Amino acid sequence: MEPVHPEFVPDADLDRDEMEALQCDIADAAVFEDDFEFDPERVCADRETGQRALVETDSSSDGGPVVVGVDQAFLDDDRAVSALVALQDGEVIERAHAVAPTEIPYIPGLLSFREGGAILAGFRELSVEPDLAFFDGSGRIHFREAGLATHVGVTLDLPSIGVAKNLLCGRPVASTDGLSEGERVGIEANEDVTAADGTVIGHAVQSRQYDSPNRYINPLIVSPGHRVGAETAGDLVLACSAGYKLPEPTRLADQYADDLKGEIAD
DNA sequence: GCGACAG
DNA sequence: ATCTTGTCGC
Repeated sequence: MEPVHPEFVPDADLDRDEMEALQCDIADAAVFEDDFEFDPERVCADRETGQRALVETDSSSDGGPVVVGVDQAFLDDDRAVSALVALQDGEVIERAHAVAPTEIPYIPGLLSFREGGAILAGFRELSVEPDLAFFDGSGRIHFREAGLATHVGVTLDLPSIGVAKNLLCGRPVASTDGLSEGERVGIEANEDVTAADGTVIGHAVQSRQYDSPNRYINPLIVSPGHRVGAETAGDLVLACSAGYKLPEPTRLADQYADDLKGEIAD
């Protein structure tokens, strides 16, 4: 698929100020509430739950929503590999990838300008029309409410969700320690975020947890990218989780990215 | 100057 | 993100 908003395509040649200004425009264009056509109840992690959903909804003629997981790996020479894995009813239906140079270094808050090019190139290679995308990083949980998931989601006008392993900014409304599987804690805007103080911009989501041992798994940091509300974003991530910390689309994209890195290793 | 920060 | 063996625990 191609960008719907060419003016938002990340340009690594911009000044820092210009990048930040573009992010503000993107945040204005972003929709942080549910605004999609697919049935969220039909988004699933694996074939088993997928088949169950098919039976329960009795809508087996058409396929469920197509969810694509996106991740990147880096080559030793300033090039990034984007890996996309598309799933439908819990099964992989397509994989796509692209390689692109990383023009700038990693700068907290400007991640999309480093990895966005490779990601959009990857989407260009994807032939199926996705209903939803999971990105590795933040969406609305960002200084200017325009993290990687929001930037790419708005540019493609594709419903998207940011799935990060660490918190970039904002403040948890309660302790995020000791959460049980399936639980979540809101992340609200503070002085570091452009949103009004107290606005819930995402959640710490416990997608997986050990039963009781003295071992512990940290929660995922989930936030709306585009056309998905904070609560629904958490619901969808949990719906796509299948016994691993990362939701299936993201986990498989991670794997695919690693494979590609090894194969392309010129 | 100090602190803080996705991948 | 990336460099990497063993190791703890179910």
